[in-house]
Amino acid sequence: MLDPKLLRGDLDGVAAKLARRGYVLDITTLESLEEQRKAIQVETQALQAERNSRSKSIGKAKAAGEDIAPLLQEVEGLGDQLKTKEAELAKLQDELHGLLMGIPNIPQDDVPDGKGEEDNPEIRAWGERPVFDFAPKDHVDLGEALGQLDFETAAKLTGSRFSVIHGPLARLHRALIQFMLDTHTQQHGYREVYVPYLVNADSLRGTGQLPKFEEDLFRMTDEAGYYLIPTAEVPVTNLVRDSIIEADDLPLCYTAHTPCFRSEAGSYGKDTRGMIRQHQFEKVEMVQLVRPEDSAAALEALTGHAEAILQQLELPYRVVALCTGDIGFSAARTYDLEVWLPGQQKYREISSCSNFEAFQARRMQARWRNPDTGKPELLHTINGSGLAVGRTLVAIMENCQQADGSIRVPVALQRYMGDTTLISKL
RNA sequence: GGAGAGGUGGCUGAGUGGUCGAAAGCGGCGGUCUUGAAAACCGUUGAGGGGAAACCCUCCCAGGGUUCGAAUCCCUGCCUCUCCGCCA
Repeated sequence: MLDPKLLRGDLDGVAAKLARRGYVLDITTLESLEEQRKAIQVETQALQAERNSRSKSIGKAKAAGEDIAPLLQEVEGLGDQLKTKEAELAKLQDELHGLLMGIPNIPQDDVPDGKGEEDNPEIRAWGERPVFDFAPKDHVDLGEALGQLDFETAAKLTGSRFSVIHGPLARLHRALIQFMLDTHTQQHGYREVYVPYLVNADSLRGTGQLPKFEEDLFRMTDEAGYYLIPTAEVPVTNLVRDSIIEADDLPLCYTAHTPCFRSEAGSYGKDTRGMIRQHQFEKVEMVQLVRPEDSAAALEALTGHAEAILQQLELPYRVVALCTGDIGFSAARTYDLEVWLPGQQKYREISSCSNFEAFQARRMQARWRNPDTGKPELLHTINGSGLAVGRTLVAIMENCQQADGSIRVPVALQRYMGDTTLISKL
């Protein structure tokens, strides 16, 4: 959510900045609602003040043993009048709040302009793309030939966009999770957390998935109506919802492994082959809660932490800056890490690292106590994948494949695999 | 699932339908004392919003209700704790 004060003070300026990301701000509606709100709020508060002072004098008169009947007559009708105004005000405020919740974040000034994915500039690239003296296969062909990746059975068990993994490949998948968590906790200063995989609507509103993107989520149909998390970002960031953090405790750096569930509505026909786009996948997430002045540096650091995983796994990748047309709803700035996939001859997203500034914090009422002012102020939130586990598995399979279809285990993972160095046919 | 007890500021915890946005303690901040610190003492200290301002409004888990007036009374929901049952 944007700062309502900013919207009141500089609506045209905000509209211009949002236009960069292709969002048209409905200035007319906002202005007229805001005007009504102001008028009705002033009236309502005047009525409330009158009720309060009259009630107070009734109390005093009663205590003094005076006759309060005439005083009671004076306030007759005031209650109903007040109730009507209060209801009117509440309706307006709901409407305004609803509009506000649907407005995306303002991109930072130096986020590059662009319409979509194709306009994202490359910031840097790392590693050598492997050269094969044979035609490299993609992970589906490799996995099925190894007898360790099975999409058909997954489709029988559930439906499309699920997978079954067997044997050493399943172990590699698990090893990746341990490796990532250990690296972030032991080398990058994060605290590991275990969190619920089902969350309530308030949490999803806090991080910005609701109200706009409900169709991307899986929702339970029972009375509670919980949602399966689409990313650990939701439960982990919401750890600090409705709380005030002491300055000394900042920054808070959390890492968590969770499964993620996405309906992938609207991506029909896209990435239907293999493990790239699944309804269920594992991810290790990093979340930082920082002082506002630290958020820009924190995003750079966190992006580096995600890169460190790729580097230790010796996977070639590049970093792109998302342009204004591709940046997510809640983000003010985002870097995507894209890993090289020989099977597709393409770079594919494997991590997305964003600075949300106060956008999520305002929705969550996540604050810290600023020692300079003594007042609670909004935190900044940062998060990024470190990394998407399924896609990392894909990247290892495709980059470390051998002519005979076996997969070399990256050195960094061998100790998590009982010193296995090669994955071969079962 | 059954029975009971509770939800009050950053934390602990009082609170009779009427100067209660709320005692007290802890913590925080400022000061006195001290070479410095600790201790002691004194003072100060909830959040959000409206208004140009004076000032005003809202908030005691949430939502309804009763009342001139609700932290306090009534209803519903949520959450926490204790006991019993069941259970990985």
